[in-house]
Amino acid sequence: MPQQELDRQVAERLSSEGVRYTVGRRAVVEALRVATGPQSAAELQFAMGSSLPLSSLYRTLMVLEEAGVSVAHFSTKGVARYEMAEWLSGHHHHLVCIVCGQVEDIEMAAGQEQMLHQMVIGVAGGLGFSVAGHALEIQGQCRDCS
Amino acid sequence: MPQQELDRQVAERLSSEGVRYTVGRRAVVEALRVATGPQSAAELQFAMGSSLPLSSLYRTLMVLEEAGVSVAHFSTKGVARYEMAEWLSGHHHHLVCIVCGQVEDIEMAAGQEQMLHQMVIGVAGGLGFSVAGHALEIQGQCRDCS
DNA sequence: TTCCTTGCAAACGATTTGCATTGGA
DNA sequence: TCCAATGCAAATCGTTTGCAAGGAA
Repeated sequence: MPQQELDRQVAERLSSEGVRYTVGRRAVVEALRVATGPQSAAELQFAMGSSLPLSSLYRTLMVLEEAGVSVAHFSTKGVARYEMAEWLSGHHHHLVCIVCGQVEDIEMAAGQEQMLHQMVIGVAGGLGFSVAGHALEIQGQCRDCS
Repeated sequence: MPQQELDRQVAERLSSEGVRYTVGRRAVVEALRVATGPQSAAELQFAMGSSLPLSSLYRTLMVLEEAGVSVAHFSTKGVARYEMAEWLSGHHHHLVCIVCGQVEDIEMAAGQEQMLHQMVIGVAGGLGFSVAGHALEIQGQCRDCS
């Protein structure tokens, strides 16, 4: 999604939550937008020039998450990683490097995604488990670490 | 895998690592064996009667992981969850309850697993990413939380 | 003025580590 | 005897929170 459009959507969401879309929050949203995969708080802070204090950053991430703008992932040891919610970034999965820990977004062809979804429904349905979503994590070594 | 056989395998692995298979470590392995999904350190400690100090438990889990006997997962916010490695427990995936955080093991039919594997190889191969494994996490509400 | 937002410092909670003690081969 | 294993307490690290100051409506 282009910056302008995304910004508008986020502004609307935050407004409907009764919170402001401040300069600091815009900076975090922009950092999330340009990222090629979920980012840790430290990585986001660095990407923004280390200006925003971590406490403010975490608070912003919490506000964004409550507004449904961002989501947190915990696949990597100990550190949370944040990214735009899928209604803003599109549905995708993750390549996780087992050497350096970097996480990269990856999209699957619609047909495959469809198949995967059927699989998920089929396997969970019989267990009284109501499916809300799925996440496929592919583990291996990234180009740099091979 | 039956307890006896698993115990033998673990004993062999630890022995080849030059570490002992002590009473405390056996207790942790047994707690992991009977679990129906990855357990947090606190859950394991409770399952074992709260006798083993957390520091020892964490050290044991580290030893087991280094020996390839157990693995750690971080899908839930803040807490690590541990389970037997797949060569001991069999390949499986996880149902994660987005309400209570509980994680349950789930196995897929061989055919579906095969399909999934092909999907993974296909999607990651073109990116210079060498695949070591995959993990499908199904998010939703468990029977108790629906 | 009235809240929302921010920054700093302190608090928290899960996990790790230092160190002295215990225990198995 | 000797070194791995253990328990306790203290340290670490990512994340959260209390509180007073700053800012927009």
